[in-house]
Amino acid sequence: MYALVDCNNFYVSCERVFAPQLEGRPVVVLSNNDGCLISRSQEAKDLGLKMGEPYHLVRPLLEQHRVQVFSSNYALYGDMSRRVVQVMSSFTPAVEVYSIDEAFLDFSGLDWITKKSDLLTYGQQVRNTVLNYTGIPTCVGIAPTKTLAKLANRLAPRTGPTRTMVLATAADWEPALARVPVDTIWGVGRRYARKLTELGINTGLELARLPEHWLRRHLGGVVGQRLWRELHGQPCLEWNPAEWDDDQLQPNTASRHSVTCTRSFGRPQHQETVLAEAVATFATKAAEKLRRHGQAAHLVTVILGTDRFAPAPGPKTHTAVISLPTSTNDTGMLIKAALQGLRHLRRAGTAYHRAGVLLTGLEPEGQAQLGLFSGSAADQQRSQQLMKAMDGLNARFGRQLVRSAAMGVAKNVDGLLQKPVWAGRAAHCSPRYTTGWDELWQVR
DNA sequence: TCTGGGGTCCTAGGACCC
DNA sequence: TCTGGGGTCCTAGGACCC
Repeated sequence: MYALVDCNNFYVSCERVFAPQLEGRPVVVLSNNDGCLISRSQEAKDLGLKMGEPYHLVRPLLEQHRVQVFSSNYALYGDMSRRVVQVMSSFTPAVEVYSIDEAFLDFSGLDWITKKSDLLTYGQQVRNTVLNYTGIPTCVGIAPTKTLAKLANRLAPRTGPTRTMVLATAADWEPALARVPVDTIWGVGRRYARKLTELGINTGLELARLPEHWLRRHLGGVVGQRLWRELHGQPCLEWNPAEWDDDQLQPNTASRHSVTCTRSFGRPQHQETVLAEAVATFATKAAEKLRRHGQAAHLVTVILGTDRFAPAPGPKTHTAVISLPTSTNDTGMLIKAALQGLRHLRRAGTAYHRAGVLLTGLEPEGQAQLGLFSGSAADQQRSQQLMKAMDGLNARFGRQLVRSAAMGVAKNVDGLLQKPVWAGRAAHCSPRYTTGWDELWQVR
């Protein structure tokens, strides 16, 4: 049995933990660059505000109803997420963090749980403990597969103390599937939903009753086949390929395959120096991520994006791939490659709305072969020590205290670091209550 | 002029998720 | 004027090799 624990409206919940007066009031959190709505309190949903709606379109409505608006504060949300996971880990050692606000708990090792009512009680305990220790409300859905656990979570009561739903047998989940539109099923997105409704398949149960081979044929090959099995209570999102050797139903991937850092600019940029500083900054952040995961990259892709919403035809993103002579996670080498890609890519006079750096061809660090172009073993060791020192200082004294010159000079105005000219908008950001020394929550 | 088959690697694109 | 970012997986098709 799996439990899916979902922190509903997680970003709003994080803001409310430190601003309890916002309880019961409409609150929204905006995406990067204050672009669109990515988290809404129930009160905000009740006003008709939709997920992903552009901020500039709903601004009058927000002001009219005095909706509290926040720019996104990932330092805060990431830290709160870590605390929530920590609490959940006390209920089972098998916690799979699925996203910043969701985790699957595997209950199969807990053999004292025998009855459906035990599952319900245990799920409620998870919810109550997370709430008491972190202030973050959650809903819990429990079922034999991840896909059905998602469904159970969705159908869990949104109010009251319980907020847990168990779908233990087909007698539980079939009526549940019959109640939900097909596009609420995990794995059925916009395109598939349209395809299905055109064929008269409107509910989850109608989808589940189609033959397995139909899903394989029409819903993305093995992806559709897995979905069918999951809807019939057969867990297969973590199949071991050895057990299914008649078919390749499970790719065997242990670690991530790419790392990216991309941002929209506050306003379009065309100057080479500005773009270079932005790209160097993204390369730096991506390199840090790489080192945190103990990985190194072979390929650096630079991304420049023009206006995504421009009516003119043609591609809106342009990429250049730089192949490294050896895999690395050295910030300096990655910046150098990224800037080389930028020079290839940039067209003078074009205004770019966003840029980014994508690192692929990943492998565990320390596996680089010494070769003609890769420098000596001593060089590599020196680089690793330098990166370690830099990460240590930045972790201790704040991000980017130690930085590459290519990122540009941080201008110091009245003791405050000035934002780079390409920085996105973030007009409504709350303090980093839990992670910034100078922004800690104050109790008066 | 006729001209196989299998394997691998890479890329682009489409679909999905949060 | 203003529309996020970071991932995943799968498939098809081309290049290349033997």
